[in-house]
Amino acid sequence: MSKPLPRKFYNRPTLTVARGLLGARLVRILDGVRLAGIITESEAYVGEEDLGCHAKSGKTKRNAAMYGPPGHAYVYFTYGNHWMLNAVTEREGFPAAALIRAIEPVEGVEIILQRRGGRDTLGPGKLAQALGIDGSLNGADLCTQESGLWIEAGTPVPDEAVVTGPRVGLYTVPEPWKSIPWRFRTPPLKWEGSSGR
DNA sequence: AGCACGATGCTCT
DNA sequence: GAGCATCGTGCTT
Repeated sequence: MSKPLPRKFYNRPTLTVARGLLGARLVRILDGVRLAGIITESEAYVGEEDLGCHAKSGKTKRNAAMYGPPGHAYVYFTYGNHWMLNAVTEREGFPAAALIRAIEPVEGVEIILQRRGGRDTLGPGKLAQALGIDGSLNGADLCTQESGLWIEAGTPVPDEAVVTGPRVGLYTVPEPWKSIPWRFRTPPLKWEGSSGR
């Protein structure tokens, strides 16, 4: 069983971290049970200049965690029902984070599926619900095991297996931020054909 | 298999 | 009081 990724992993450019999270293992201890999934999709949100980033209007109570030290969780609520999990990146004082958008369950799969009512975990709100992640974990340290939430090294993903594209859901964000390819994913194993997601 | 739309509540202006 | 870094349902092809 391996250890949480060190803080220096997160203290790097956000694009590097978001790319590096692919293939890593997101671990959650819920009711004493270990649940885990391989990260298959992430996005980068980088600084106040990035008009797609929550920090675009400066520091607020909501986005404060992004201004904190790297390697902590930034968890926020949106659309009335959904919690989003981000890993804070870069140096303290610079607001940036990598949004974890999707996992492929590998440990505690039955519990995860049960929590999801048999539905998939592709999508940031879905994976948060599957792993019992909510606002109480905002600011949690991902570099220790105390909070019951951390990320471990996994199987490296080669560059040719990584697909990039524009970030999802930024309907009202101006260009170039709307289309900049800061989304990273490893396509599901069943990629072609009809029974994907 | 794809699109449209309503739900739902918290945060910021 | 508006605007969401979304999801699930229900209706259309």
